[in-house]
Amino acid sequence: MKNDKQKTRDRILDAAEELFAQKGHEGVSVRQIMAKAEADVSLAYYHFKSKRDLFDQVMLRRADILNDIRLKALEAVEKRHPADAPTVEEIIDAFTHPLLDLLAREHDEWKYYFRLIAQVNNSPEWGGELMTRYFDPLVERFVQALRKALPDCEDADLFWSYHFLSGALTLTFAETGRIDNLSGGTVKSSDLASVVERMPKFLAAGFERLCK
Amino acid sequence: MKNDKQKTRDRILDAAEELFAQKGHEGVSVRQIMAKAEADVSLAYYHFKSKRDLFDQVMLRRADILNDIRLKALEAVEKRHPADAPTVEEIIDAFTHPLLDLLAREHDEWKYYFRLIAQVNNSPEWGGELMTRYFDPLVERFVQALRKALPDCEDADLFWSYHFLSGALTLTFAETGRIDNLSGGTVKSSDLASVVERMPKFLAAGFERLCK
DNA sequence: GTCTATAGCTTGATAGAC
DNA sequence: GTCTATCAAGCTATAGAC
Repeated sequence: MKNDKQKTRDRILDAAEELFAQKGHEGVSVRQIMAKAEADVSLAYYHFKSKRDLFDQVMLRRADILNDIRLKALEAVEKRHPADAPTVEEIIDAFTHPLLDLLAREHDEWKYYFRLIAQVNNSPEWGGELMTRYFDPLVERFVQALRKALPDCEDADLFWSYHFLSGALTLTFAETGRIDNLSGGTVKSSDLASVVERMPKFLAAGFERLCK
Repeated sequence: MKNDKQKTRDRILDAAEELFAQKGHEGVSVRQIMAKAEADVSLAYYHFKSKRDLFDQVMLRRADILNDIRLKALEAVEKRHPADAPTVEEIIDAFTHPLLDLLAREHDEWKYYFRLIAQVNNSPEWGGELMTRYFDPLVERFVQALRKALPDCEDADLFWSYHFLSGALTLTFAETGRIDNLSGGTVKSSDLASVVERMPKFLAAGFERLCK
């Protein structure tokens, strides 16, 4: 039935997401994915054109949802400022906080996706193309808002600032555990609530210093 | 002769470094590496125990050099401040500027290494363990210096701030080209001189805002 | 939609001559 | 130190029965 088809397809996507996030696109075989999905190998090629197509669908599946939530968060902030512009910190919070909310509400569904994004963003092979395709239309909207909040900021400063934000954000949601080791346990990379509270403050200060 | 042995070994390491940086550990075969190194496949296993051992040696080869240069840069800054503590911006500059200097002096030798580090740092599989092993002894030294510059800063704020720094820095040196697309060409990810001038200012502002 | 079976190729790694 | 030859395993992908 149609329902079963959808279920199998989703199970494949779930399994692929988790394994791709852990080992990268080339680090995982279709066989491993289908073993985790508890389905036959050939079904991968019934539901998807190729391994690469499966990878793209994993990336795509949650991108639209995420873009939508972030856009709504930005619009909500702008609505609270009908006369003036929102602050830099408020805008960055609208960009980062939705990720935490998704994790809080549907942890296992989003955890691996964010790890995957971190790897893609930092890969010379995928980073430029895929991140641009899936996320940059929304990012341009946020850059516009930031430009309004920092009217005297030069474009080069603005874009480099966003670039720093992007690096900090994706590493944070990669949850590699490195900071746990470095801090001797005082900080936990899984404690995303405590970092999402700090990130907008940290990054807003950077934007403001660079843009004046 | 001994000289030739060294040369072959280095050629293998060079080829491996470039390919690992582009496609990741699992994205490259030993055969591809040896083809680029213009040597026989079996020589990989004469010089290295396994593919994984080759990967580790690639990571290790430049880590010591880099740690040494960064330490010297930090000591030079501290020497300029015999009475007081260096500023946060000066300390961060000592951490980031050496990477740019290495690229300026020996571009092709370091370019791929930095891309590799970016991927390793953001990988759940390697990030926690490898970065800790190769770099954290030096990073602890820098965190000490930062703590002295920000005596009222709580440890959690200090470590999260370093974490943001780490994400921004590694993404920058990954040179994925994403920011080129996003900015419509006004910013180039290969123009590292312009970013190294901005990064310490941006990040220092973040540390200072978070730590008071 | 799901299965079996398999083609055709590449992989990491080694044995052994020179 | 460098070569040829090869193994056993795993890989992506497809054909065809049901």
